[in-house]
Amino acid sequence: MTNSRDNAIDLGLLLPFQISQLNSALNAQAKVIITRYGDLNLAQWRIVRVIALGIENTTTPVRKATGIDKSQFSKMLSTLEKKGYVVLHPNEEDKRQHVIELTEKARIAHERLGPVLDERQRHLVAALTEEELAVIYKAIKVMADAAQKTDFNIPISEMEEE
Amino acid sequence: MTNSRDNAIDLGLLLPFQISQLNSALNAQAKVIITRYGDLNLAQWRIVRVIALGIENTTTPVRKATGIDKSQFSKMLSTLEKKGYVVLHPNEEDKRQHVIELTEKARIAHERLGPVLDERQRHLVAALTEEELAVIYKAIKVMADAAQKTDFNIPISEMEEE
DNA sequence: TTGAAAAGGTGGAAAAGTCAACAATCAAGT
DNA sequence: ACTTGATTGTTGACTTTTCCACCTTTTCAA
Repeated sequence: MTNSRDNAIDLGLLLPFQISQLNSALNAQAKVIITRYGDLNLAQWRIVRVIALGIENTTTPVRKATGIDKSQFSKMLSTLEKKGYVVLHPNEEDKRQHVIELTEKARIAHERLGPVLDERQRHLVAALTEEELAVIYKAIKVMADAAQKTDFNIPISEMEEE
Repeated sequence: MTNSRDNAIDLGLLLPFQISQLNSALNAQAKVIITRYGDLNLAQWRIVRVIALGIENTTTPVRKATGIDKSQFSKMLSTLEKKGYVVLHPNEEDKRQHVIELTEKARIAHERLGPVLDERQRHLVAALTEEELAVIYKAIKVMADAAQKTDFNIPISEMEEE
């Protein structure tokens, strides 16, 4: 079938590379599913979902929760507004921010797409045990921390061979 | 309305999202390191690396091994050629493809940057055990395969129950 | 051998993401 | 109240990435 689509993953190359490959595959998958069910892109869907699940409903917390750059977040939010998925209200507690309210349209979209993506999530981890999943979550956290460091000074002795 | 999805959020079960975040962090890290050592970007470096390691040396296999989109690969390769990192030779076996040869410049770049990225790799996984790493490699493979499926049609019965 | 289908590569357009400047707002100390 | 510095969001220019339509070459089968 279509498994072993890359020799790259089988070759046991570097971990960041494999994660990048995996991320690409997951992105492509999500994109196909999401666009099949409506006119939202991935970033817009994440915004809708965070609000629909009641996690956050003001701009900055939503932005932080979705992990989207503030510039792009501003653009995505305004297109969401233009498309009629959200209504923006002034936030009395902090007049720089907005309170985001989902419209009926957004709620319907979420009701349709949410279960599909839940099913996808189950499918993704179906072959993994609870213990393995725990390891993965830990590893993600560990590596995300480790990704902050950028100064890897190689000892001179190692660099001499030129 | 409240179902297991809520716990899923609390448990941090949004795996594709976390992988995406992790990938962003790793990409940013790699970008800083690579640009500090030269004028290659991440995709170009990967091409150089696959060839330098002797894994492949013709266009399509290199492209598959690096996992780069064929359009972007074409562009990256031509800029690599312009910058003097590679020389392209016609491939007699398949005249659509090229044989890629690294120049001395590319070899020197690889000698310099390779050890630094190896050090980075060690740093990334320093907090993980061998067993955990094995789990991660397995999980990446499993999920990359699972990411190929895009038809998650929710049975009508399931939609009514929940 | 020839014609259709598949694969490789190219270039342009569109989307996504990045960056810097700016204005409004807030927080906090004076 | 007033100043200072930090946060937030918006905008426009810019770069990078992704997508798609097209052309050439190869492959395969009749």
